[in-house]
Amino acid sequence: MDFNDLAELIFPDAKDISYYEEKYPARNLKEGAMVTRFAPSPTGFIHIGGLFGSIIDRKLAQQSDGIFILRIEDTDQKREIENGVQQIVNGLKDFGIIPNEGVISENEEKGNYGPYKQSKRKEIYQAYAKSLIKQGLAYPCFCTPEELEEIREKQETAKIRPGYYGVWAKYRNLPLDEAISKIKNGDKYIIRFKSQGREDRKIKHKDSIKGNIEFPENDQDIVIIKADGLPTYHFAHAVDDHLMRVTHVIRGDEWVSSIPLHLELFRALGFKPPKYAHTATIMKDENGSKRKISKRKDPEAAVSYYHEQGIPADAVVEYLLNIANSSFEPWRRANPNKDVSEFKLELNKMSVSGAVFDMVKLLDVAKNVISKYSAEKIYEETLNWANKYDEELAKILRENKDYSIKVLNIERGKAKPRKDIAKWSDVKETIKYMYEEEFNKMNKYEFQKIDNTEEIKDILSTYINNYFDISDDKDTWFNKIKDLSESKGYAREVKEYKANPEKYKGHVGDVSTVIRVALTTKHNTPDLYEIIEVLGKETVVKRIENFVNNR
RNA sequence: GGCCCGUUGGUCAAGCGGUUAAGACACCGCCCUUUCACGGCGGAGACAUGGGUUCGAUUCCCGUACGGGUCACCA
Repeated sequence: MDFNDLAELIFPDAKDISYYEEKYPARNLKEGAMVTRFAPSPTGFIHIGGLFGSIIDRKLAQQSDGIFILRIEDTDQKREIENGVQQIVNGLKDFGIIPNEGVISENEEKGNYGPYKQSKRKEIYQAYAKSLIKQGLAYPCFCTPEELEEIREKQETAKIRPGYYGVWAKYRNLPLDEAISKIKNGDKYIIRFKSQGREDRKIKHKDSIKGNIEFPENDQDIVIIKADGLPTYHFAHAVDDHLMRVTHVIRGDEWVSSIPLHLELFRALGFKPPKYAHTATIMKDENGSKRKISKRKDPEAAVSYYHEQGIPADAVVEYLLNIANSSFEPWRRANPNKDVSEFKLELNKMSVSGAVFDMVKLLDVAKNVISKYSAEKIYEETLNWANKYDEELAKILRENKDYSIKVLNIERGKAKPRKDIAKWSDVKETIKYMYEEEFNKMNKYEFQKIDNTEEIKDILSTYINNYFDISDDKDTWFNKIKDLSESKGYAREVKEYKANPEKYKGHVGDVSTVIRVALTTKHNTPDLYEIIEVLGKETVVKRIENFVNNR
C-alpha cells in the first residue's frame, strides 16, 4: 500500500497534471510582458481597494504589452450573490477597465486559459491535489470542526501558537492503511497540505512594493481541498496563477503574511512563483486616527458610491493613480491633455504604508478633469447620471438639449475654463437658474451691497429701458453698464471707487451684481455677458420686468 | 499575545549621510477681476521618541511608543 493507492482512492478520476501543463502552455509574449489578474469573489461589490488593484493590474499589463485577466474566485458559495459576476464586470467597465482575458459577463469568458471561474476548475485542483498526495505532500484529515476548535482552545490556554502543525496535526502521520480504511468506511475528510517547513527557519522574500521581508517558514498543514471538493484560496491561487501563467500578483497587503505559505505551495507543486506586489491598504480618517476603510461604515469604500455621486470615473482613476505613484501628479501637470494610458506606472514607487482617502483632493482632481471636457461631453455625462439619480434634472436636460449645451458651454473651451463642477450632482445647482421653469421656483435673491429694493428697481428699470441691447458686443455692453453706474452715482471703475470711496455710492461691480442677481438670483455666477447672451432678449426683459413689477 | 509591515506639515508625498527639508490638496493674506470660479504671488505648518554609529543623521543600527495587517474547511 502506498501514496498512489491513497491518491487513487480519493481522486479516482483526476487527470494527470501533465495534461493541464500541456493544455495551458507558457504564453508567447514579448520579453518583459506582464500577466496580471484581478480575482474578486462574486459578491457584486467592488471595494475601492479592489478598483485600486485592478487599475494597477490593467496598467501594468497594458504598458508591457501583457495580459490582464479577470478571474472569479467563487470557491465559497456563501459569498456569492445573484448577478454578482455581472455587477463586477459592469462595475469595472464603469471605470474603463475591460480585461483582455477571463470573465467578460455572467456567463461568458474569453481566452485559452480558462475556465476563469474557480468553481468550474474543480477537476484541475483535484488533479494537482492528487499529485501532491502521490508524493506524500498532502493527506486526508478527518478532524471535525469541533475537534479543530478543541485543539485551538488547548493551544490558546497553553499560550502556544495556534494552528494545525507539527504534533497538533493529528492526521499528518496517520498510517496509510488506516487512512484508506477510514475513507472506505465513509468518514468525512478534507485534504491538507503536508508542510515541510519549520518555524525556526527564516525565509527571505522580495516583494515588488514592500521590498525585502523576512519571516519564519510556514509549517501549517493548511487545508487545500475543502469538504465540498473545492479548493481553498491558497491552493487555488497557486494552481490558477501558475496555469494562467500569471507573472505578477498584485493584491492587498492583508496577504503578506501568507507569503511563506504560498511560496512553499508553489515549490511543492513544482511551480515557479510569480512576483508579488502587496499594495498598501486605503485608510479612512476618523477623528484624527487612521483605520482601514470599511465596507460597512464608509460609503466611499464601495466603488458604486462614486457613480452615484456623479464623480467622473476618469477622476477616480486619476486620483487613485496619484495615490499609487506620486509621480503621476507632476506627469499630469506636464501633460495636461495626454491620456492616462500614457503614464508609466512603476511598482517600486508605490507607497508602502496606507494612504488616508482624501475626498477633498478627489474632488479637486475631478474639477480639473471636468474642466477639460467639452460642453457636449458634460451634457452627455450629466444626463447619463441624472437618468439614474435625478429625474428632475434629466427631464430638463432631455427637453432642452441644445440650450443646455449652450448653458454648459459658458466660460468653457477657453484657456482658463471654469472649474466649478466637481461631480455631476453639482450641475443642477450651477445651471438651474438658466431654465425658466426652475428660475420661477427660486425666490431668494442674493443681493449683496445694494440691497435696497427701491434702489434695485431703479437700477434695473433704467438698465432695461435705456442701456440694454442684446446685440451689443461685450465691450459695448459693459461700457453701458459703466454709463448706467455713473448715472446712478456709482463709480465707473472699481479702482476709482477704492481711491475715493466717499465720492460714490459704490462701483460698477455693485451695479452689475444687481443685474446679475435679478437675472439669476445668485451673486456668484459665470460671466454675466455670456449668461445674458444665452438667456436671450425676451427672458432677460421678462425677468427684470417681473422683478420691478412684482417685488 | 505571536509573526510581519509602517511612522516626513491637517491629508497625499519628494528625499537614499551634509538640502534654506520639494511639490499637490486644504487653510490664511494679497493681486488680477463687473460677482464667483480660474490664474498669479506670498504665508503659516513636518522628519513619532530614546539611545547608538558617524566629523555630521530625516536618511544607517537597536530599543520604546503609536498605527496597520495577519493568525478559518473566507477570500
